[in-house]
Amino acid sequence: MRIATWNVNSVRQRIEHLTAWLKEAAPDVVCLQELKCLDEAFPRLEIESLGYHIETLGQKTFNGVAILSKHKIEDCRRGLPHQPGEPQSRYIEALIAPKAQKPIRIASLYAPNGNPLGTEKFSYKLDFLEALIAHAKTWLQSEERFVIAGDYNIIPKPQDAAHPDLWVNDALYRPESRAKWQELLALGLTDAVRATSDADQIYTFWDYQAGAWQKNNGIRIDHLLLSPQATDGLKSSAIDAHVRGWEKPSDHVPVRIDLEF
DNA sequence: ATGACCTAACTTTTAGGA
Repeated sequence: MRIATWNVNSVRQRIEHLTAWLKEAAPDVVCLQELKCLDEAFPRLEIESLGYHIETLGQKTFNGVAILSKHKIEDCRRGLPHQPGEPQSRYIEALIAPKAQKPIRIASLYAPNGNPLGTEKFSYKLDFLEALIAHAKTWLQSEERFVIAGDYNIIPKPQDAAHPDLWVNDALYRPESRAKWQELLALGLTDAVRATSDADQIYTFWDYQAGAWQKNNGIRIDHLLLSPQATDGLKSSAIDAHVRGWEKPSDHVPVRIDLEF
């Protein structure tokens, strides 16, 4: 089973990229972030015609997450339990039920950016991640296969940035943010990309500004975290970085894994 | 050269992103 995550930075702006990439990568399940549109404006037909079921949690202008699946979607839930603050569309989860396989729980996550430091935005980021940790704990008790995939807005290690020194005062790289990431790993979750590669220069985001893509000035902030039962089936991971070179791209690229049980 | 992006919106400027 191929599972992917992609922050598309407006699904309506990116629909042609999305359909082209779906045909090319042929994922079974896709977690999307930053839809930037309401549910009724989501381009369902273009995606359904490629054989996908769709569940969305949209929002006008900002945020918005979705799950696409070639397999039947059961028991979809919107919002993170105990998510802090005003409702923001940053989390959707679904039980995916492939034929002749155990079901797998998959969540699409868009964690807050958290900048600037010293504001309620940074504390909101940390509170949101705390709610995610609590939710992961309850999921772990089920001892089921699950994947939490999305834009975590966390650079886990210096190795995950081309110029880590430039990020020291940024919410994506602050020790408080990275400590939340470490807490998730300490629960027993596996960073699928790092579990399959210790290579440098594995990035998922390149800023639009200052020729970041051309200079390969990237960061790795889009992640798939796997439960122990899902990790048992982890075969490989890939980052479709070439998509960043397409005309009018998202600033993030798709990240995907293959599971085999 | 001290710049250089992109998106959505009650658009001619702003907020948010990272």
